Amino acid sequence: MNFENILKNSGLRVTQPRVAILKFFNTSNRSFSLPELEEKLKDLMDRATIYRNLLSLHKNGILHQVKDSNGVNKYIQTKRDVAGNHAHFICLNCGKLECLNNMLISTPKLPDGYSLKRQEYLVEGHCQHCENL
Amino acid sequence: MNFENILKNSGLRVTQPRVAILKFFNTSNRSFSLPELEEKLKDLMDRATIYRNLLSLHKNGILHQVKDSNGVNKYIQTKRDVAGNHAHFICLNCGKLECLNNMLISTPKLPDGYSLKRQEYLVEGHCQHCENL
DNA sequence: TTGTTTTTGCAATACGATTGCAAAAAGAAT
DNA sequence: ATTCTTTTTGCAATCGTATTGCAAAAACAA
Repeated sequence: MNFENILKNSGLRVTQPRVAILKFFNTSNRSFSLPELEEKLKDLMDRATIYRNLLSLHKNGILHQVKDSNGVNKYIQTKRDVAGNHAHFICLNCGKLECLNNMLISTPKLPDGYSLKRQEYLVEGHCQHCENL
Repeated sequence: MNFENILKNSGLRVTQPRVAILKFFNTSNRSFSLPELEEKLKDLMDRATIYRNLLSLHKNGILHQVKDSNGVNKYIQTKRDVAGNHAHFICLNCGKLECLNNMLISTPKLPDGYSLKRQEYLVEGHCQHCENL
């Protein structure tokens, strides 16, 4: 599936910026924050364009969004083989983001009368590569 | 234990702002962000004073700090009966923050060679009171 | 090719977090 | 009580990420 079809399938128009963003994520296997993407893509498009496209790509399930421990949003390509609630690992050094598929999160047991809206289990540390530097 | 002794036991000087902050948290059982505290305490002290005291009170274990899903830090009195890694619940409506003692977090199993630095399990929803509004 | 809708670029702004620095306050020493 | 030293405070400025209004440009449908 090419980038154009990915966008069309989500009902998004095929624009240069969008294709460039998809292409960028496709050639990288780590996560990026908006400021990082600004730096990488500043010659191709405006910050607001990146920002709004990250939103729409995320809303359409094309990008995965996770907040790191500084509260900064990190984006990465959604892997198709990941489903359900799972924990996320972010490397504090290189920004690598991994879905910890072996850590499926069970529905938390809340006190009586409480309702659950969302949950996020974030794990931070160093990935193998950065641990051995 | 009075506020003065709490501070002295941590090696912190007893200042008007600190006592006022402790008193404020003591009369409330929910969490507050820095902006919320600014609003509540603006007649008593400066924003920077609140900010720096939240840091030191947190560093000394007197306040508990948790980021909500917007990446905003929330502070609440540390409960003495809570230990170890546990999940946190934040009410999206009233800001109530609870430590979910029944959800102890086991050490995550990371891929080989990975190191663990910190983890945070955040659960958001509505508490009983707000669910019934 | 024209008309309609969405998207982009630019600039401005929101908002929480954070800091430098001089004055004030706290605590120790006398 | 007074002086000295260290910590804390208040004020104002700044940082960093996120977010928005609006007119021009691009995408798509007719």
